[in-house]
Amino acid sequence: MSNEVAEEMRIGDLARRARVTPRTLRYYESLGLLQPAARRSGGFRLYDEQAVGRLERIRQLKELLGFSLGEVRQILRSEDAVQEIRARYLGTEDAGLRADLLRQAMALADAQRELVRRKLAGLQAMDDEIAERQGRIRQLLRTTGADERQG
Amino acid sequence: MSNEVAEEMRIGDLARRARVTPRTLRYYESLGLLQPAARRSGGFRLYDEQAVGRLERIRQLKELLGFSLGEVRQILRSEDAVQEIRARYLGTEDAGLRADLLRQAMALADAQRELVRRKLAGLQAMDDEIAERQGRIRQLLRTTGADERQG
DNA sequence: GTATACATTGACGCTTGCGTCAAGGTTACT
DNA sequence: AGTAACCTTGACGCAAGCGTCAATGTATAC
Repeated sequence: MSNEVAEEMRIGDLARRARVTPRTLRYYESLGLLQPAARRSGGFRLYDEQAVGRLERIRQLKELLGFSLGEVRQILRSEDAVQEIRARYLGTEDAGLRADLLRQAMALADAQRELVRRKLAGLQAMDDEIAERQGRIRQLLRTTGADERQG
Repeated sequence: MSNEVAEEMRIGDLARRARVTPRTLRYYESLGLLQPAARRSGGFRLYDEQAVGRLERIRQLKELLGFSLGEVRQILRSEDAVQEIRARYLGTEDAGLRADLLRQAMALADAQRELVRRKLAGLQAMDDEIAERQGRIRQLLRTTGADERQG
């Protein structure tokens, strides 16, 4: 009940917050996807609020973009590197270095956006196909004179 | 070399066309996802051109929408039912029946579109997040005076 | 001190989605 | 007839992604 520090969570707390199981969290740790912020003297894992966001990121990469957990790990490592870039950026006054660090971050964002865009395009094509199909169905419904009057 | 019938394919031919393996095709058959059009006297599976489209459909549902093969089977069965609806539609002059059949087809298309829409929304949110991140990076690049002059 | 609910580690189990292998048959070409 | 490339079925193997269990430790409340 220390008010000035972020409340730390045990594994069950985080699991409930993120809607996964403790087993999943231990598994992700073993894969290098998500490390606890600390361990208590009894060996309990302690997580901070950042873990919740990281799990959401993992979920996105896994479920929305279809990456395996191995691939997710690589992507997160790149993103971690960008975070480190950000810290180093703030820690230097070298404009050239700063620009380099920013370009790296931009390149990573570009690559990810490309993947998202490709997936969006495939889904959009599916949506268009279904919409066309529905247009044809509507037309046929009109010829039966059934339209919206029923149901 | 029969010009008037669609060329039938053996399993290796279809596998190459659809970029899967013969093993995958036998597996899909065992799951009820894709049946051969016929079998030759020697037991060879024969597929027709429709199989190519069906495999593309399976790929979409699996890779773009993230369904398991069991789920894909259920969805394809619904779509097959709609095909049957279409055949029955053409085979009746009962306007009321026709309207019913069309409404069933519309309902299925609605459900699928809903799924696609949900996935699109998630990916769009990811894309927006990344675009925002890139906007911030660009702003920082401007303060270093590095912009586009390099690279 | 006790009870309860949580935690720890290690390991086996299960499902999914195939890859690969063995043993043999079929087809088409030479 | 021989050969090569394809095919068949059945079955084991593998990786991924956890679920579940056993045996035990930890923390908190009573």
